[in-house]
Amino acid sequence: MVQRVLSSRGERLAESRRNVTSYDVARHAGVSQSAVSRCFKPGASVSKKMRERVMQSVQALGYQPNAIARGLITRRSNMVAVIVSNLNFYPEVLSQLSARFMQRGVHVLLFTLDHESDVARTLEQVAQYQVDGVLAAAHLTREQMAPFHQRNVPLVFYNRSYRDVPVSSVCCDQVQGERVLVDLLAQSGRHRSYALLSGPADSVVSMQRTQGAIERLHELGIRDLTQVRGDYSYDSGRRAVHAIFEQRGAMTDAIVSANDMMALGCLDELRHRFELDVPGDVSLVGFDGVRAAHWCSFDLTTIRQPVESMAEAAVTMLLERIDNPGLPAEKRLFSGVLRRGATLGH
Amino acid sequence: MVQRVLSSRGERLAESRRNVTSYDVARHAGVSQSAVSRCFKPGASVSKKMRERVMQSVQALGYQPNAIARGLITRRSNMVAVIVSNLNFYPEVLSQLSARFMQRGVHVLLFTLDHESDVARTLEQVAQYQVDGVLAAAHLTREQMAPFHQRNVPLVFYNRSYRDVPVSSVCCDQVQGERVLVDLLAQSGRHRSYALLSGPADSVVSMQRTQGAIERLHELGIRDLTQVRGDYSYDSGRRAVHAIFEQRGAMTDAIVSANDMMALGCLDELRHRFELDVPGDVSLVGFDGVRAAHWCSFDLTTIRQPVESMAEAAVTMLLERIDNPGLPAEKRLFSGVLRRGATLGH
DNA sequence: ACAAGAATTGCATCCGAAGTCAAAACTTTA
DNA sequence: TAAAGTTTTGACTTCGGATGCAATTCTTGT
Repeated sequence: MVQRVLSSRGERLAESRRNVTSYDVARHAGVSQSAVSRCFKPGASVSKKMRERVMQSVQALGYQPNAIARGLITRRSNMVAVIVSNLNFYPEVLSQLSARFMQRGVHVLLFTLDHESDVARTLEQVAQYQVDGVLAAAHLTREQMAPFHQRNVPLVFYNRSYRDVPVSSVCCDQVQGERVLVDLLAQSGRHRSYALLSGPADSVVSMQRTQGAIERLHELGIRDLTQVRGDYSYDSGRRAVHAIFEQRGAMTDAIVSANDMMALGCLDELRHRFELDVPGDVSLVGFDGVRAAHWCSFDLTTIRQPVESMAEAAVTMLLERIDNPGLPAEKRLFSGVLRRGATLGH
Repeated sequence: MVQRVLSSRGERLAESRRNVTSYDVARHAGVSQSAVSRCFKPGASVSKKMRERVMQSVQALGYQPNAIARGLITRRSNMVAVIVSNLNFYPEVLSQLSARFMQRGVHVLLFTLDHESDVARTLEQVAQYQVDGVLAAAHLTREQMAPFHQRNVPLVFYNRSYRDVPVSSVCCDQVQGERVLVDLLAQSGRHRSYALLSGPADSVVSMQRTQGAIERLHELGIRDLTQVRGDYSYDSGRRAVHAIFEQRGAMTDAIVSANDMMALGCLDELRHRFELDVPGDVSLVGFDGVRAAHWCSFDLTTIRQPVESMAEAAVTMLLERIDNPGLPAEKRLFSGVLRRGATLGH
C-alpha cells in the first residue's frame, strides 16, 4: 500500500507525511542544501538571485527550518527552562516572563513543581533538554546547581538568593519591605499586640519576611508577639485568625501577613466571622501587591513587588549570560513599593 | 591555546566544556555506542552484565541523554505546545495542564498570546520546534490549523470549539451554564430589568455565554435588556456598572456577567460606589468559578468550570492522539457546576 | 563435544541543518 | 583580454543518539 502511494503521483502524499527539509527545498530550487541553510542565516554570503530563488521554493513547499536539528548542530536550542514552584503568586510573574522571552525569540520550557520536592527529577529533565539557560523561581540546593555551572548553563533565580553561592538572582527586598510595613504599623496606631502570619516552613521568602518583621519589631522594643503559620493561601489566612485569637484572646490588634493572599483571608474572616472592623479594631498588612489587594472590598496595605521590572531584569540577566558566558554572577535587589490602603489604623 | 588544552592532561578540561555523550560512555565502558543507547531504551535486548557496566560508566561520567539529538532521529520531541491567550482565568488551567503533562513525562513549551493577534508568528515557532502535539486555549483560523493537520500533529482545543471543523476540543458548556444562571435569576426574584455584560468582542467564549443568556431570556419572554461590553477584567466590571446605569437609569436589578472577574468588579462597584445592596437591590451572576468568587466578601453565584476534569480530558485526548494518529477528532463537552452564592435575590 | 537455535552485540547509516573549505563564478585592474 | 582579487556556491563532514542487520556469543539438546 505504501508502495502504491509512493509510485507515480504519490510523491505528494509521501511528502505531506514527511517534513519538508532543506534538501527538498534545495532540489526544488536546483541548488545545494548549504545554500538553503545560508538563506536562513542573517549575515551569510548569499547573492540576491540565490536568495530569491530559494525563498520562492520555500514558499512553494511551505518549508520551516527544523529547530531541533538546528539546535543539535549549533548547540543552541533557543529554549530556556522556567521553573516555578506554585502558581499562587506566580501567574503574574510567569506571564511577564513568558511574554518577555517570546518577544526576544526565546522559547520557554515550563516546569511547575507541586511541592518543591520533585526538584531532582525535574532538573534531570531540564538537563536533557539542552536548554540554553534556566530561570528558577524555586529553591535549589548547591549540589543541584552544580551540573549547570559545570556545563556553563547560566542560572538566574527569581526571588531566591543564596548568600554564599555566587549565583545570579533578581529579588525583591523582603526584609526592607517588611520593615517599612512594621514602621507604618507602629506609627499609625498604638497596637497592643502583634501577630505574625508566616508562610510555609520551607519558603525562604516567607522566612525572610517574617524575620524582617521580627527584627524591626524588636528594634522598636516590641517583643511580645504571636506567631502562626499558614501556607500562603486565602483559606489558611482565614484559619490563621482563629489560631491567633486562640493564642492571645482578642488582644491582637495588628496582623503582619507574609503575603497578600493570606492577608485577604484574614481580612474576610475578621470582618465577616468575627465582625471586627479593619482597621478600627485590627490593623493588617500583606506583601506582594497582587491584583485583588487593590480591589475596593479590600484596599489592603501592602508592599508591591515591581514584577515588571523584576521580570525584565531576570530575562535580561539570563539572556546576557547566555550570549556571554563569561559574565560574573550578579544579584539584583529591587525595593518593593509601598501601597497604602485602608487596612491600617491611625 | 585550545591546542594546549587538548594536549596531554587537558582532556579533562575539554570534556567538562563539551557535553558527555553516549560515545564517551561507550569508550569508558569499553562497549559500543549502540549498547549505551540500548540501555536507555525500555524494551531493548541488553544483557544484565552489559547494563551494569554501562550504568556504572553513566554514573561515573554523569551522562544524560541528549533529548534534542534523540528527538531528531526518533521524530518525537516529547514536547507539546501549550498556547494560552491571556492568563486572567488561565493560571488555574495552565497549572493543571502543566502538572498533568509533567506527570506523564511530556514537556510543555509555553506560548502566551497578549492579544490573540500574533497568533501567526507564534504558530510558526510552534511548527519549527517539532512539538508532538498542540494544546490551544486560543482561537485559530482554519487556515492556521491546516499545517498541523497536514503534518499529522494532533491539535486539541481548550474551551474553543469549531462547529464545522473536525478538530478535537474540550469545552465547558457555556450556553447551558448561562441558561441555568438565567433560570435561577428568573425564578429567584422578579427582576425588572436585566443587563448583560459581555467580554471582549473577539472572544468566542464570551459570545457563547452572552448568546446563551439572551436566548434563554427571550424564551422566558424577557426582551428588554441592556448590553454592555467589558474586557474580562475586574476594572472593566466596575466601569460596566456605570455604563449600565447610564443606559437604563437605576432600573437594572439583575446583571449577568460573562465571567467572574468582571462580576466581582460589578459587585464591588455596586456596593462601595453606589451603596447598593447585592442581592437586595441588584442580583448578580458570573461564570468560571475562580477562587475569589468563593471568598466571603463576594460569595458569588456562578458556574464553575470543572477545570480538573477538563484539563485531564484535554491532556489525555492529546496524548492518545500522539500515540495513535489515526484517532478521529472528538469534542468533549463538560457541564459547568452551579455554585449558588449570596448574590441572588429571592 | 558439536550443531542448531536464541540472545547479544557492534557496524554502519540515518535524522536535518550548519559550518569548513576549496572550486567556481563574478569583478576589477592593468 | 589576461591576471589578480573578490564573492558565491557546493561537496562533505558534523552534532548525538537510534536502529536494521550481520556477526558474535551464549544456550540447549543430542
